[in-house]
Amino acid sequence: MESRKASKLFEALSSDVRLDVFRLLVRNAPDGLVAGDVARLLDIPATNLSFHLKALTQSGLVTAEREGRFIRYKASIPLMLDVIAYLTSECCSGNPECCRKFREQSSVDPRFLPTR
Amino acid sequence: MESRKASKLFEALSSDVRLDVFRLLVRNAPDGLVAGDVARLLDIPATNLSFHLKALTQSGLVTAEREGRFIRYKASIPLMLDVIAYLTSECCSGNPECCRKFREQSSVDPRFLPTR
DNA sequence: GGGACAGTTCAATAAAACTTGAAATATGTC
DNA sequence: GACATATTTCAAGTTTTATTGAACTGTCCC
Repeated sequence: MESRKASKLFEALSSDVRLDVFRLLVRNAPDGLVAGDVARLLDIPATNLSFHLKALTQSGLVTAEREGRFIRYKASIPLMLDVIAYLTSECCSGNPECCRKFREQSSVDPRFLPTR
Repeated sequence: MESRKASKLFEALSSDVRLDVFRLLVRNAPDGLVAGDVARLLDIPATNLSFHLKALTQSGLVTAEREGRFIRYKASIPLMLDVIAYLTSECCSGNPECCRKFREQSSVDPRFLPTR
Protein backbone atom coordinates (compact mmCIF):
# COMPACT_ATOMS: atom_id res chain seq x y z
CA MET A 1 0.00 0.00 0.00
CA GLU A 2 1.20 3.51 -0.71
CA SER A 3 1.15 6.40 1.71
CA ARG A 4 -1.52 8.43 -0.08
CA LYS A 5 -3.88 5.49 -0.25
CA ALA A 6 -3.37 4.73 3.43
CA SER A 7 -3.91 8.32 4.53
CA LYS A 8 -7.17 8.37 2.55
CA LEU A 9 -8.29 5.30 4.46
CA PHE A 10 -7.49 6.93 7.77
CA GLU A 11 -9.28 10.05 6.63
CA ALA A 12 -12.33 7.89 5.99
CA LEU A 13 -12.20 6.79 9.63
CA SER A 14 -11.42 10.25 11.02
CA SER A 15 -14.98 11.38 11.73
CA ASP A 16 -17.05 10.17 14.66
CA VAL A 17 -19.95 9.37 12.41
CA ARG A 18 -17.95 7.42 9.85
CA LEU A 19 -16.02 5.49 12.47
CA ASP A 20 -19.25 4.50 14.23
CA VAL A 21 -20.76 3.45 10.90
CA PHE A 22 -17.70 1.46 9.91
CA ARG A 23 -17.47 -0.32 13.25
CA LEU A 24 -21.14 -1.18 13.07
CA LEU A 25 -20.55 -2.72 9.66
CA VAL A 26 -17.49 -4.59 10.94
CA ARG A 27 -19.53 -5.95 13.82
CA ASN A 28 -22.20 -7.00 11.33
CA ALA A 29 -19.79 -8.63 8.92
CA PRO A 30 -20.03 -10.47 6.66
CA ASP A 31 -23.65 -9.60 5.82
CA GLY A 32 -23.57 -5.84 6.45
CA LEU A 33 -26.62 -3.66 6.86
CA VAL A 34 -28.88 -1.57 4.66
CA ALA A 35 -28.64 2.21 5.00
CA GLY A 36 -31.89 2.56 6.89
CA ASP A 37 -30.74 0.09 9.54
CA VAL A 38 -27.55 2.07 10.02
CA ALA A 39 -29.53 5.30 10.31
CA ARG A 40 -31.88 3.83 12.90
CA LEU A 41 -29.20 2.06 14.94
CA LEU A 42 -26.97 5.12 15.13
CA ASP A 43 -29.68 7.79 15.00
CA ILE A 44 -28.17 9.73 12.10
CA PRO A 45 -30.28 11.86 9.70
CA ALA A 46 -30.55 10.14 6.31
CA THR A 47 -28.95 13.03 4.41
CA ASN A 48 -25.92 13.15 6.61
CA LEU A 49 -25.53 9.39 6.72
CA SER A 50 -25.60 9.30 2.94
CA PHE A 51 -22.80 11.86 2.82
CA HIS A 52 -20.65 9.73 5.11
CA LEU A 53 -21.52 6.42 3.48
CA LYS A 54 -20.42 7.91 0.19
CA ALA A 55 -17.08 8.90 1.70
CA LEU A 56 -16.60 5.43 3.16
CA THR A 57 -17.55 3.78 -0.10
CA GLN A 58 -15.22 5.99 -2.13
CA SER A 59 -12.37 5.10 0.19
CA GLY A 60 -12.96 1.42 -0.48
CA LEU A 61 -13.47 0.55 3.18
CA VAL A 62 -17.16 -0.03 2.53
CA THR A 63 -18.97 -1.60 -0.41
CA ALA A 64 -22.51 -0.89 -1.54
CA GLU A 65 -24.95 -3.01 -3.51
CA ARG A 66 -28.57 -2.42 -4.29
CA GLU A 67 -31.05 -4.90 -2.88
CA GLY A 68 -34.46 -4.00 -4.21
CA ARG A 69 -35.42 -0.70 -2.69
CA PHE A 70 -32.57 -0.91 -0.21
CA ILE A 71 -28.85 -0.47 -0.51
CA ARG A 72 -26.72 -2.84 1.50
CA TYR A 73 -23.40 -1.70 2.86
CA LYS A 74 -20.62 -4.00 3.98
CA ALA A 75 -17.24 -3.35 5.58
CA SER A 76 -14.26 -4.41 3.51
CA ILE A 77 -12.46 -6.33 6.24
CA PRO A 78 -9.51 -7.37 4.02
CA LEU A 79 -8.76 -3.72 3.25
CA MET A 80 -9.04 -2.90 6.94
CA LEU A 81 -6.47 -5.61 7.64
CA ASP A 82 -4.21 -4.29 4.89
CA VAL A 83 -4.11 -0.81 6.36
CA ILE A 84 -3.41 -2.22 9.81
CA ALA A 85 -0.48 -4.10 8.35
CA TYR A 86 0.70 -0.91 6.64
CA LEU A 87 0.88 0.78 10.01
CA THR A 88 2.66 -2.00 11.87
CA SER A 89 4.77 -3.90 9.39
CA GLU A 90 7.96 -1.88 9.75
CA CYS A 91 7.69 -1.42 13.51
CA CYS A 92 11.12 -1.23 15.17
CA SER A 93 12.63 -1.87 11.72
CA GLY A 94 11.55 -5.48 12.11
CA ASN A 95 13.14 -6.20 15.48
CA PRO A 96 10.66 -8.71 16.99
CA GLU A 97 11.98 -8.38 20.52
CA CYS A 98 11.40 -4.63 20.49
CA CYS A 99 7.82 -5.11 19.24
CA ARG A 100 7.13 -7.79 21.84
CA LYS A 101 7.90 -5.34 24.63
CA PHE A 102 5.49 -2.81 23.17
CA ARG A 103 2.72 -5.38 22.90
CA GLU A 104 3.13 -6.16 26.56
CA GLN A 105 2.51 -2.49 27.37
CA SER A 106 -0.80 -2.49 25.53
CA SER A 107 -3.93 -2.85 27.61
CA VAL A 108 -5.91 -4.93 25.13
CA ASP A 109 -6.41 -8.64 24.58
CA PRO A 110 -3.32 -9.86 22.67
CA ARG A 111 -5.59 -11.77 20.32
CA PHE A 112 -6.53 -8.48 18.72
CA LEU A 113 -2.91 -7.49 18.07
CA PRO A 114 -0.43 -8.37 15.36
CA THR A 115 2.00 -11.02 16.55
CA ARG A 116 4.92 -8.94 15.46
CA MET B 1 -11.42 3.31 23.92
CA GLU B 2 -14.28 5.57 23.02
CA SER B 3 -15.36 6.50 19.54
CA ARG B 4 -14.37 10.16 19.74
CA LYS B 5 -10.90 9.33 20.97
CA ALA B 6 -10.43 6.75 18.22
CA SER B 7 -11.63 9.09 15.47
CA LYS B 8 -9.16 11.72 16.71
CA LEU B 9 -6.38 9.17 16.37
CA PHE B 10 -7.41 8.35 12.82
CA GLU B 11 -7.63 12.04 12.08
CA ALA B 12 -4.03 12.34 13.24
CA LEU B 13 -3.09 9.75 10.61
CA SER B 14 -5.29 11.18 7.88
CA SER B 15 -2.74 13.46 6.24
CA ASP B 16 0.05 12.24 3.97
CA VAL B 17 2.60 14.20 5.89
CA ARG B 18 1.55 13.01 9.32
CA LEU B 19 1.23 9.40 8.25
CA ASP B 20 4.72 9.49 6.75
CA VAL B 21 6.08 11.09 9.92
CA PHE B 22 4.34 8.58 12.14
CA ARG B 23 5.50 5.60 10.14
CA LEU B 24 9.05 6.94 10.18
CA LEU B 25 8.86 7.15 13.96
CA VAL B 26 7.37 3.65 14.18
CA ARG B 27 10.21 2.34 12.05
CA ASN B 28 12.65 4.14 14.33
CA ALA B 29 11.08 2.87 17.54
CA PRO B 30 11.91 2.76 20.35
CA ASP B 31 14.42 5.63 20.14
CA GLY B 32 12.55 7.98 17.83
CA LEU B 33 14.09 10.91 15.99
CA VAL B 34 14.63 14.60 16.59
CA ALA B 35 12.55 17.04 14.55
CA GLY B 36 15.40 18.05 12.28
CA ASP B 37 16.07 14.44 11.32
CA VAL B 38 12.43 13.98 10.40
CA ALA B 39 12.50 17.18 8.33
CA ARG B 40 15.60 16.08 6.46
CA LEU B 41 14.54 12.48 5.91
CA LEU B 42 11.10 13.43 4.58
CA ASP B 43 12.03 16.79 3.02
CA ILE B 44 9.36 18.79 4.83
CA PRO B 45 9.73 22.55 5.60
CA ALA B 46 10.35 23.05 9.33
CA THR B 47 7.25 25.20 9.84
CA ASN B 48 4.94 22.69 8.30
CA LEU B 49 6.54 19.76 10.05
CA SER B 50 6.12 21.52 13.37
CA PHE B 51 2.40 21.98 12.66
CA HIS B 52 1.99 18.28 11.98
CA LEU B 53 4.20 17.14 14.86
CA LYS B 54 2.02 19.21 17.16
CA ALA B 55 -1.11 17.51 15.84
CA LEU B 56 0.45 14.08 16.28
CA THR B 57 1.63 14.93 19.78
CA GLN B 58 -1.76 16.30 20.82
CA SER B 59 -3.42 13.11 19.62
CA GLY B 60 -1.13 11.09 21.87
CA LEU B 61 0.26 8.98 19.03
CA VAL B 62 3.61 10.74 19.36
CA THR B 63 5.51 11.93 22.42
CA ALA B 64 8.01 14.77 22.57
CA GLU B 65 10.88 15.43 24.94
CA ARG B 66 13.56 18.05 24.86
CA GLU B 67 17.11 16.87 24.43
CA GLY B 68 19.33 19.88 24.69
CA ARG B 69 18.69 22.04 21.65
CA PHE B 70 16.76 19.27 19.99
CA ILE B 71 13.32 17.82 20.57
CA ARG B 72 13.01 14.08 20.26
CA TYR B 73 9.79 12.57 18.98
CA LYS B 74 8.76 8.97 19.50
CA ALA B 75 5.78 6.97 18.27
CA SER B 76 3.50 5.67 20.99
CA ILE B 77 3.30 2.09 19.79
CA PRO B 78 1.02 0.89 22.62
CA LEU B 79 -1.58 3.51 21.65
CA MET B 80 -1.26 2.48 18.02
CA LEU B 81 -1.97 -1.11 19.07
CA ASP B 82 -4.95 0.01 21.15
CA VAL B 83 -6.58 1.77 18.22
CA ILE B 84 -5.97 -1.25 16.00
CA ALA B 85 -7.73 -3.39 18.59
CA TYR B 86 -10.57 -0.87 18.70
CA LEU B 87 -11.10 -1.37 15.00
CA THR B 88 -10.96 -5.14 14.99
CA SER B 89 -12.15 -6.40 18.35
CA GLU B 90 -15.82 -6.75 17.50
CA CYS B 91 -15.30 -8.09 14.00
CA CYS B 92 -18.07 -10.48 12.95
CA SER B 93 -19.51 -10.05 16.47
CA GLY B 94 -16.73 -12.28 17.71
CA ASN B 95 -17.24 -15.23 15.36
CA PRO B 96 -13.64 -16.48 14.89
CA GLU B 97 -14.40 -18.61 11.85
CA CYS B 98 -15.83 -15.61 10.01
CA CYS B 99 -12.73 -13.52 10.80
CA ARG B 100 -10.40 -16.33 9.74
CA LYS B 101 -11.92 -16.32 6.27
CA PHE B 102 -11.36 -12.59 5.97
CA ARG B 103 -7.74 -12.89 7.03
CA GLU B 104 -7.18 -15.40 4.30
CA GLN B 105 -8.41 -12.87 1.76
CA SER B 106 -5.84 -10.31 2.85
CA SER B 107 -2.70 -9.99 0.79
CA VAL B 108 -0.33 -9.25 3.66
CA ASP B 109 1.90 -11.38 5.84
CA PRO B 110 -0.39 -12.90 8.52
CA ARG B 111 2.18 -12.01 11.16
CA PHE B 112 1.09 -8.41 10.83
CA LEU B 113 -2.56 -9.22 11.43
CA PRO B 114 -4.62 -9.82 14.58
CA THR B 115 -5.15 -13.52 15.13
CA ARG B 116 -8.83 -12.99 15.48
C1' DG C 1 -49.93 5.45 -13.60
C1' DG C 2 -50.02 6.90 -8.64
C1' DG C 3 -48.44 6.65 -4.10
C1' DA C 4 -45.27 5.21 -0.57
C1' DC C 5 -40.76 4.25 0.80
C1' DA C 6 -35.43 4.12 0.57
C1' DG C 7 -31.82 6.62 -0.45
C1' DT C 8 -29.13 10.26 -2.88
C1' DT C 9 -27.86 14.82 -4.75
C1' DC C 10 -27.92 19.77 -4.51
C1' DA C 11 -27.17 24.31 -2.50
C1' DA C 12 -25.88 27.01 1.19
C1' DT C 13 -23.68 27.84 5.30
C1' DA C 14 -20.54 27.01 9.08
C1' DA C 15 -16.46 25.05 10.73
C1' DA C 16 -11.90 23.06 10.44
C1' DA C 17 -7.51 21.98 8.37
C1' DC C 18 -3.15 22.95 5.34
C1' DT C 19 0.56 25.66 3.92
C1' DT C 20 3.81 29.43 3.95
C1' DG C 21 6.92 33.23 5.42
C1' DA C 22 8.07 36.16 9.16
C1' DA C 23 8.87 36.65 13.86
C1' DA C 24 9.66 34.60 18.37
C1' DT C 25 11.60 31.26 21.93
C1' DA C 26 14.97 28.11 23.81
C1' DT C 27 19.49 26.14 23.98
C1' DG C 28 24.38 25.74 23.30
C1' DT C 29 28.97 27.87 22.11
C1' DC C 30 32.39 31.38 21.92
C1' DG D 1 26.61 39.02 26.20
C1' DA D 2 26.49 38.01 21.21
C1' DC D 3 25.68 34.73 17.83
C1' DA D 4 24.24 30.40 15.59
C1' DT D 5 21.14 26.51 15.65
C1' DA D 6 16.70 23.95 16.50
C1' DT D 7 12.15 24.44 16.72
C1' DT D 8 7.78 26.77 17.53
C1' DT D 9 4.20 30.36 17.22
C1' DC D 10 1.65 33.75 14.67
C1' DA D 11 -1.05 35.65 10.88
C1' DA D 12 -3.17 35.21 6.50
C1' DG D 13 -4.97 33.05 2.64
C1' DT D 14 -6.61 28.83 0.48
C1' DT D 15 -8.83 24.60 0.57
C1' DT D 16 -11.50 20.95 2.51
C1' DT D 17 -15.08 19.00 5.34
C1' DA D 18 -19.62 18.65 8.00
C1' DT D 19 -24.39 19.52 8.46
C1' DT D 20 -29.10 20.57 7.12
C1' DG D 21 -33.50 21.01 4.46
C1' DA D 22 -35.38 20.75 -0.08
C1' DA D 23 -35.67 18.50 -4.25
C1' DC D 24 -34.67 14.39 -6.99
C1' DT D 25 -34.12 9.23 -8.42
C1' DG D 26 -35.11 4.50 -8.09
C1' DT D 27 -37.99 0.63 -6.61
C1' DC D 28 -42.07 -1.70 -5.04
C1' DC D 29 -47.03 -2.50 -4.86
C1' DC D 30 -51.80 -1.47 -5.86
